[in-house]
Amino acid sequence: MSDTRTEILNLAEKLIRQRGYNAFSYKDISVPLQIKNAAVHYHFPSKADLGIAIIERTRIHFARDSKKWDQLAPLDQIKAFIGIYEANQAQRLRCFMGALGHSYETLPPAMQAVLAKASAEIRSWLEGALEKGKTSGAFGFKESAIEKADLIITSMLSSLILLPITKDDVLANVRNSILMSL
Amino acid sequence: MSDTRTEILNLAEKLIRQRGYNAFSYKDISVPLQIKNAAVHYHFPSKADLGIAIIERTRIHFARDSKKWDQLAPLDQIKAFIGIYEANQAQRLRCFMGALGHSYETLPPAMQAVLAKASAEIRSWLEGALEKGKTSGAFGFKESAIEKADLIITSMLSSLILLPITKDDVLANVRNSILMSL
DNA sequence: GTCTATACGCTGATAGAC
DNA sequence: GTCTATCAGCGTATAGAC
Repeated sequence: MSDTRTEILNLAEKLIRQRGYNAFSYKDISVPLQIKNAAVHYHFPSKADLGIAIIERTRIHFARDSKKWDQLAPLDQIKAFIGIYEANQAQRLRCFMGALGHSYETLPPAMQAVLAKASAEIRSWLEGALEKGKTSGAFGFKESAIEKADLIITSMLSSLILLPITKDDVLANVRNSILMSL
Repeated sequence: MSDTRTEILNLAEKLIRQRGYNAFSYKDISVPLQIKNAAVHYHFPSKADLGIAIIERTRIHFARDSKKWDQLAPLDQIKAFIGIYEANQAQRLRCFMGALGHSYETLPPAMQAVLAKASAEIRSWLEGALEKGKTSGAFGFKESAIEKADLIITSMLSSLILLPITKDDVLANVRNSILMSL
């Protein structure tokens, strides 16, 4: 894997998470990297190839991170998960699901497929973590683990979207609300 | 106000809420309406004018609806608010904040301004409704009203985004989780 | 691997006739 | 109000030289 390939991947991911898939172009990549349009196409023949590569890389990262978190105490697992969003907020970036999900219908089918897989993996990890905390007695929430997981994922995702609009720390509010409810 | 103008507004709103602001064009409007590109530009000289008109119309609708809801019992007010999202889900549409928020940075400044206003109005109405329910004893939640409001808005917004991806009724899960926590 | 050159449809937008 | 005609620029993508 060439250095250029990785640089393209890094920049494209940043652009997608700043502006969305439909609002960045090969030019936005080739100009800052000081290469030509055609060079980007050499590494990623179509825009969908680029999008898929980014999602796949994120899946690998999440699998690695969540595996590490499995050794933590239940509450720390959830805090680690929320930490992803806090890190994103610090960089003024959205999570990849918030960046791609909104335009799901306009995405190439191959991208839709990997995005759905990634979404299922994250959701199911979080559900499991909440379920374990509940049966161990660490958590006292009343609803089902999947209901709580959906509440956490959805509210975290939108917090990053609303930050630039409200200019308020929505994420901190949501985080507090969630941690109090576990 | 001509009929054509309203038809353009209606179709554009639907397109924005299905695909986002950057993924629809004047052609997507002129072809189905069987008029020419230039006719759309006559009613809305620039794309930003169209976007702003849609947001302003939504602000008016929300002001009217929320005013009506003020007469309801606290719990019914929140249920009415959640009802907006359930209606959207039934039509496979996103809420306008979920449709526009993700591309906030790429929006024309004039659109950013009205979107921020609309966001503040919704947030502040919901905060007020929660606050009143809390002081009247109808609600027993522990966090502040703005924290709860942010939790509700963010989780509702993303539920509509995640529906096509998970193919699961995320909104129902989130709704249940929220109602249990009030 | 990267370049030059190029294709070609779509984009938002305007001028001027009717 | 709506039309025809037209614009310059951008979008993704490809062919072929080096």
